[in-house]
Amino acid sequence: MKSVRGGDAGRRRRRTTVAVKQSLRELRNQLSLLNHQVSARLTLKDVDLDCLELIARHGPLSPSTLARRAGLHPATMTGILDRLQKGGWIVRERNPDSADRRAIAVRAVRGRNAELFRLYSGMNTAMDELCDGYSEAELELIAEFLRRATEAGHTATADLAES
Amino acid sequence: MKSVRGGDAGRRRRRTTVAVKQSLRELRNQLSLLNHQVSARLTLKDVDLDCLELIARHGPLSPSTLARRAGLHPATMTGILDRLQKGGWIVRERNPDSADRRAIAVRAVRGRNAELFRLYSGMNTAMDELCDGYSEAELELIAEFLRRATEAGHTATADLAES
DNA sequence: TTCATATGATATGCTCCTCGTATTATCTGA
DNA sequence: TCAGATAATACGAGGAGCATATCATATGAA
Repeated sequence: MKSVRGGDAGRRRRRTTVAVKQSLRELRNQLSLLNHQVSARLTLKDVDLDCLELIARHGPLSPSTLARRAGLHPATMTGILDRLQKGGWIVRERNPDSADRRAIAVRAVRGRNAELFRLYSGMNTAMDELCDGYSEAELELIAEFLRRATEAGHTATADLAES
Repeated sequence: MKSVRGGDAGRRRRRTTVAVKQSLRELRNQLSLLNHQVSARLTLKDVDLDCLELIARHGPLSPSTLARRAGLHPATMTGILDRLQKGGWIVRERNPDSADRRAIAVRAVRGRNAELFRLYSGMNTAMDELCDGYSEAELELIAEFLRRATEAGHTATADLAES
């Protein structure tokens, strides 16, 4: 709460905050465009890659959990997983000693990552170069900001979904 | 180039860089999920909202230019613009004194913004509170980082699209 | 236990979207 | 002047998303 009502410093601060939010929206849009190109190369849909990332990041998940997280219909998730499985990006596993024998675990296939990595290599090296221009402390500040913004996005999405 | 090969500082720095990139991917994904919820509320497709943002940000554009920017087929753009126009989010205008009389200018409708703003209000206030925790200098550092990352994404996308 | 109900995953069918191609109008250059 | 390129859109084929149905399994109450 450092802004001062009506003061010059407060006005400038608000402008900067707006700039941050706008840059964030534009960045999201641009990264989605990048995702779109990568998806097209793999003959996948954009949403397929989104789900693959969720699976890779948050471990083995059930289709229904995944559908809830992605805000999609369970039947839609079946189609998405079919495409990902056909492409060899994921496997569906029945866990015999699971508490619920109806449940299925979806797991990302290691070894296909190199292929993905190659498509993202342009962005990856550009980001490495960009990060090179910042100090360690600055990078940690940025990473923390990104994490908190993600958390804010998560909350906002959940609020919107359930209301 | 501040990293030192093999040194402890270099290792830590690489870890932080990786953390930044990973946070960025996760943030993109989460913000796309938010976009998905907002789109659903407006009975629009995710890509419609993406295009609307491009139109609003980069002024009046022709459908073909927009299609190229979004990496979509021109015929697909016609469908997107039909939906956006039917919803009253954009207008198609023929400019009589334009150099090219085939060209059409697509313009975002002012006045619908409040509606959009309301759907994003949760995220918006959360971002305001998040930004409140940073100094003016820190915010400017973050904004600049986001802009450069966007630029990097733009280049990487273009490279991928034309190769 | 026994049964009603809920839930997980998927199959089916309908609607709508995307994209290749064709069409029409217009521009550009030889 | 006219052949070819380009802008926007129409049209049709193939496919995606979702509501619903289906089947197996789980859960809770009597």
